[in-house]
Amino acid sequence: MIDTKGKILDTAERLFGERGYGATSLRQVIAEAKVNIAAVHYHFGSKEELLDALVLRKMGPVTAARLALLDKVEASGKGKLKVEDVLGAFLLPTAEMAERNPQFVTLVGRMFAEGIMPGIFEKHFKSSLLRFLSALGRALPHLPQEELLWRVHFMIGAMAHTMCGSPVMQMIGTPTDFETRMKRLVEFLTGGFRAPAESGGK
Amino acid sequence: MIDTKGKILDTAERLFGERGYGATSLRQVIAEAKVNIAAVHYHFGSKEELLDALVLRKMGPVTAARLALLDKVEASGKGKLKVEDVLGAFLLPTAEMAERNPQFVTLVGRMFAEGIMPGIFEKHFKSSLLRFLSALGRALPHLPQEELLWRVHFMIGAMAHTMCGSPVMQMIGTPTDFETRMKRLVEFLTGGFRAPAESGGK
DNA sequence: GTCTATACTGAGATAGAC
DNA sequence: GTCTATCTCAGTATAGAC
Repeated sequence: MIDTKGKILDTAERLFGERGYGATSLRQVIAEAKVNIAAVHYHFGSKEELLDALVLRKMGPVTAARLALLDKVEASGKGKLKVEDVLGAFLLPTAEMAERNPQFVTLVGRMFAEGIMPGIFEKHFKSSLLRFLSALGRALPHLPQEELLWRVHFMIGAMAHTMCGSPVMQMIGTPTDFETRMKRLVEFLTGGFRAPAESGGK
Repeated sequence: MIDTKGKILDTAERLFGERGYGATSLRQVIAEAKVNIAAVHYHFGSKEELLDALVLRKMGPVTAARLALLDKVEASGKGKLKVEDVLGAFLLPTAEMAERNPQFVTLVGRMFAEGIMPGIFEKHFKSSLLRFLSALGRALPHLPQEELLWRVHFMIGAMAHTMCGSPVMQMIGTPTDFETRMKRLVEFLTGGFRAPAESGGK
């Protein structure tokens, strides 16, 4: 068969998103993709590297959209960056992905939450995150760097948990659409980033 | 051997905490505990139920401390609940556990993040969370219920991510002690909960 | 270069002897 | 209560066919 590699990627993306990475076996993937088990290791090397290839393919556009939005925000403000605009540039592009590919959003959220692979973070998320860190620092010049870092850390946690499902979400009756969810998150985080910092006074 | 069950519990708690639940095999546990593999299934039924027994044993005191603190906050304020006090009652008791048993904190954080088991959430976390939800509602009477639920959801994500390690934490140079970390989180979340709610207007 | 068949190790689970 | 033996199913590795 010609496009073995593509079939593995498509099927794995769907199944990892639906059931989670850990809960999906390569044998389930190859059964649905109708390829041989050894093809996975020939094309990708391992289950983890298959995940890496998946993330590479889908995160690229999201990262690009994030950075483009950030550029726009930085250009229009004339040196006066607003926290909510920076946060929006970071969080809202995931909503577009969520419409076309909801399982992938779940997968990404779960990856951050599970802390699955430091390597994947390093390769596909770190550099863009650093740009947002810098922008947030300019939007909140009074905030000590260490405090800022911790708040970004809190943000990642809230974002990841919101992207994937969770038992707490079951308690929320109305199934809010993803974009509204992200807007609520931006409001919440804006309040958090603007909060006075006392504990870390040093 | 007499205390097979206790030896399994102790060893599993240590290994699950150090390496994570998924990454620890029952065979590693029984090797260190020096018991037979079948004993695990005799006493607990499955790996998941072993985790459940573990959480039951250690979360009990934390939940009790949380609720006691909440009682105190509710009693002292005379009907004027402050958000930061309610959040503190929820988050600070984990710091005490973290001192004596840091791996267990990591494990709990990871459980929330991974969404490992809805059943465990239901049994060991839900009822106390509902009490805090009610207290937060009274501290923020103007906030629509749905908005409150989402904000609690964001809080859980930030908390879980902060309890377990994460690649983002590596970027933060200073290894902040757990209590300071939780105090920072309370400040951040207080700002978030107090933020004006616009998107969910309906 | 691609893919298949097959085998290896280690996981969780279970039946049944003691 | 405990242990042996065994089952099924993971992820992985390799030899060799096209």
